[in-house]
Amino acid sequence: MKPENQNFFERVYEVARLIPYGKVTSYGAIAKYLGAARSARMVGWAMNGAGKYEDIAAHRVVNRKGLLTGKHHFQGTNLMQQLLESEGVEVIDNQIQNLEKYFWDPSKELL
DNA sequence: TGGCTGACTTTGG
DNA sequence: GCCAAAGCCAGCC
Repeated sequence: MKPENQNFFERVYEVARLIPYGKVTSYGAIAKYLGAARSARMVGWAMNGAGKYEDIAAHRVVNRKGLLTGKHHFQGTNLMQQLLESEGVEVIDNQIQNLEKYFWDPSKELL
């Protein structure tokens, strides 16, 4: 179910909450799921305000390369990486290893 | 109201 | 296969 009534940001947060434990996804995937594939950057922008919400796992969202581009926005320097590693995701040098293995596409999983 | 910015993506060289 | 540039949309100044 897609909460169309909510704003773009709200939708992004909703999807971010739906990301399973130990899984990651890309901004583009979320944007695509929201019907705004061209607004991938906006997804990241939306996540900028997601840090206020504990329910939202912004650290599970990375770019399509699997690179933790948003880690710089986290409190700690390597907080994002540690969080992912805590969930069983192998992260080396700010980049997720075996991205295909951990990748989670909302447009396919949630369908 | 208009213009700049950005945690991206895609395409071209 | 890797580097550089353009595009796109929504929020903010």
